[in-house]
Amino acid sequence: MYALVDGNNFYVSCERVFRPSLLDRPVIVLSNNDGCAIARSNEAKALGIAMGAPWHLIQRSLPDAGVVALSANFTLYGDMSNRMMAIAAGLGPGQEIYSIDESFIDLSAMRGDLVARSHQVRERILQWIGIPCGIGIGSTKTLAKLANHVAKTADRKPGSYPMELARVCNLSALPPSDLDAVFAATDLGEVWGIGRRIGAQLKEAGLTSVLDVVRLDPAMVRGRWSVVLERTVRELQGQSCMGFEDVAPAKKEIACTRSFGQPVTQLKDLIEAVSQFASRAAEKLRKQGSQAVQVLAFIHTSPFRRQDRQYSRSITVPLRRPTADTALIVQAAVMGVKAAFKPGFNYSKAGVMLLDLQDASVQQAELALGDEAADRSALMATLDRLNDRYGRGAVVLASTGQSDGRRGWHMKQSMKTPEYTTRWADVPRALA
DNA sequence: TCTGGGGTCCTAGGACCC
DNA sequence: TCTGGGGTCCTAGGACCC
Repeated sequence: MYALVDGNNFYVSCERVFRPSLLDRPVIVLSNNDGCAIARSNEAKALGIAMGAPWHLIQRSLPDAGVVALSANFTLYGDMSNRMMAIAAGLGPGQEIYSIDESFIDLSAMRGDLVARSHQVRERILQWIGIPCGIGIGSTKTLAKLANHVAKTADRKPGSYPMELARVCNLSALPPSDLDAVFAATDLGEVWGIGRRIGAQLKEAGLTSVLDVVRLDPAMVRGRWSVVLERTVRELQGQSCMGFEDVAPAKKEIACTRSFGQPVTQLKDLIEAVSQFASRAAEKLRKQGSQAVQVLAFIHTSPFRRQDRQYSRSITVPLRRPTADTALIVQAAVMGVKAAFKPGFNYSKAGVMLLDLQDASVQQAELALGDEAADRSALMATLDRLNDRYGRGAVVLASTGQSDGRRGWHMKQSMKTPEYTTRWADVPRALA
């Protein structure tokens, strides 16, 4: 048995904790560069603002709706997430943190009234952290996800489901006929693992609701679609096919990519950007105790600028030996971007990916490795400690440039809120 | 003017081997 | 007329997730 604890409209809810004036208003949080909506309050959803809708189009189509847009403040969301996860973990013996706002809880050893207990945890998260959550319970992860959808939708849209399923919904406690009614009332596109493409194919085959999908024969699904969809069908039928990942497995690749605030034409700016992305990626790499074998650097123009000639290129640079050394990784990334660069284009985005990651403790040593390597890993550890303590960017490689935040390639974030919980200067003050 | 970032898994097809 | 069988590894691309 699993529970899925999921923060409602998470980024918006984080902002509202520190700005109560945003309650009851249409609020959206924008992607980097203030590009498109990546979180929406219920009021914003009610206005018809779609996930991923470009901000400039929203402004044009809803000039008088009073929509409040905020630049993404991932530092704040990350910290709020940690706090929420710590409380959610109290629901059961095991927790799998699935995303910034969702965690699965293993309930298999739990006795007693799971729904009452879930309501308590939900209330605690709301009171202590200020984030409203929905909790779904089911015998498989896919059913727990579906239950979570029901819990949130019943709360948001009265009449969509029985009210007693609002906020906390335990699908495994429903009698079969009620469960079928819930399945029948839910569009198959809501199922975890059924996306736009497969959803359209299923509908073309005459299916519409979750109930239609639950009644499919898994073997037929495997033949006609894929083993992936077969697993989803089995999970909906109550057969667990997905493991519970108590400890997060190490990442197999690590990326740092950004769109630019404005078009970039000069190689030296691209080198500066890619150096910074490579440094950041190397930091993440060391944090999970891995080393990279290859570094990929890419640059491309904006497909949205139809008037521009388009160009896109990525170069993969092998490293001499697996490493997590910022200097070597930056060097490889710069080599890649130099090889990829062609003058005369308006570049809109660049990025660095670290590939073929392996555990740093498994080393293919070489003769005459020397003291230098040991010194460098100590240097990297010191670099990480300094940046951890004094803030990202406190100590950087010279090739990342004298970033004053006003360079052409930096992103736009014109509506960013303070880092309320992680910077002393930003801590809100309560007036007596 | 203005359209995000970071991942995972699966499959098909090509190259290559004996 | 008739052109094997079985396997691995790699890569690109598609689909999904938040």
